[in-house]
Amino acid sequence: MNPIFALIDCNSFFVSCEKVFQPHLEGQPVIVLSSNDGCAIARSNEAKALGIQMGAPLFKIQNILRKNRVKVFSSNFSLYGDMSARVMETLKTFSPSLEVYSIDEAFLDLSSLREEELFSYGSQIRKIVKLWTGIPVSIGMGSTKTLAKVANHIAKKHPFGCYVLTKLEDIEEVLRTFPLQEVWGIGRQWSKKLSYVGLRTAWDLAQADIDWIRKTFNLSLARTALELKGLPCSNIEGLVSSKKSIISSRSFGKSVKSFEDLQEAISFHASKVAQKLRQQKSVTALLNVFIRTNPFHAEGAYYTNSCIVPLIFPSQDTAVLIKAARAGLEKIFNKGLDYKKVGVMALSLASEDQIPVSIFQNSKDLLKRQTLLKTLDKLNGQFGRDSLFFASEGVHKTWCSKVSLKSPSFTQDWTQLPRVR
DNA sequence: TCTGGGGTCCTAGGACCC
DNA sequence: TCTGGGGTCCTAGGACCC
Repeated sequence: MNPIFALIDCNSFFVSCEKVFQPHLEGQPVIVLSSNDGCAIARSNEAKALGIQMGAPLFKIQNILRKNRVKVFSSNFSLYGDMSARVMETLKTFSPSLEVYSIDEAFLDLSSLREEELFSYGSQIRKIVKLWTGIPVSIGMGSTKTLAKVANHIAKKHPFGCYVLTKLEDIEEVLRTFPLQEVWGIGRQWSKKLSYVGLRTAWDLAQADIDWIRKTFNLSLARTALELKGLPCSNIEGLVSSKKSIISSRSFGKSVKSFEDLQEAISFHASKVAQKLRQQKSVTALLNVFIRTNPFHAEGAYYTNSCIVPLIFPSQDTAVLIKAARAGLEKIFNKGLDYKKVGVMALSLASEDQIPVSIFQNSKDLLKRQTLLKTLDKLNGQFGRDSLFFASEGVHKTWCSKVSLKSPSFTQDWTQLPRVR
């Protein structure tokens, strides 16, 4: 039985999510902005056709937006997360083996199908996903994940939205004109290096000697080359592995000078990190607190600094993390600068039940804290996040990011359900 | 004026151990 | 006085992904 991987990728995912609840957007140029309304991170086909690039800063494309009446949205990540879950649930019905690769992509194992069945099965998946969730997807299939990714590129431009890349002659034809930079795992820097030694297309890499690649470059690239040859080096990873590090960070809407505001923001991020730790049942032993000024500003030197704060006992307690993060901030804060971004990172994670209780900790107190935090999470789950928070996170949060054009919480708030007239 | 956030993996080099 | 090889662990930094 030959392995067959399918890569299902949602088309212009964030934009498609907005369209599901606002059907009048169909056929119009639409973009979704990154947080802080910084740049375009999702574009409808109509917006792409206007020349709006992925990651284009908002202020550079204002003219195009105005002239063409492009509909612009701030990102609404809780909506996208919800829609993503619906798509993944639907995909599960098509194969017992599903790997959720990102918010808008998943691999399916379709090895049990006969080659001649693949295309119609793919078309069926597209149809059902669209019917059940409203989200359009493209599907690429190949004997390795990397080839499935290549096939997906083609599917995106294909009228049927599904492309099967399994025949040897098709693979050669496609790879011969497929730029290396588009290959999964090879970015700008690598493709530049590879072009120095004469490798420019995916076919070039697939033909190269594996040992030479391994010795001259590295193992990852050798794996990619093998996958392009049709030899799988990676399988479907069904289990959701827990994160090895957790970050919360955000740019400020306006730059921030005051230590007190930074303290609030750092506390806010520490609290978010603690919440995520509890969600995946982990504890952290090490925090990294970082702050920086605006790297794009010409005047004033760019300042960025970070500080590692070890915790005495591994923890997932909001109060413990806030205290540690604030201590870190004190060490790296430089008075008089305009800060643009801060964040907190949790490293050295471990499972919460792997941690022995230290003899220096009072187990009664620990239990009390756990109950308190559980209650906090429960209430926030019930009444919406940030219904209940630590005072040190700040009440007014004047340093908050800009979010001016967010769509309603269609799927999370009864009062914001879409109305049908 | 205005440029995202959250991850993973790999490698090199240093410290330390036997 | 001189001399070795192999291993682990940690960290920083680079590159990549969506």
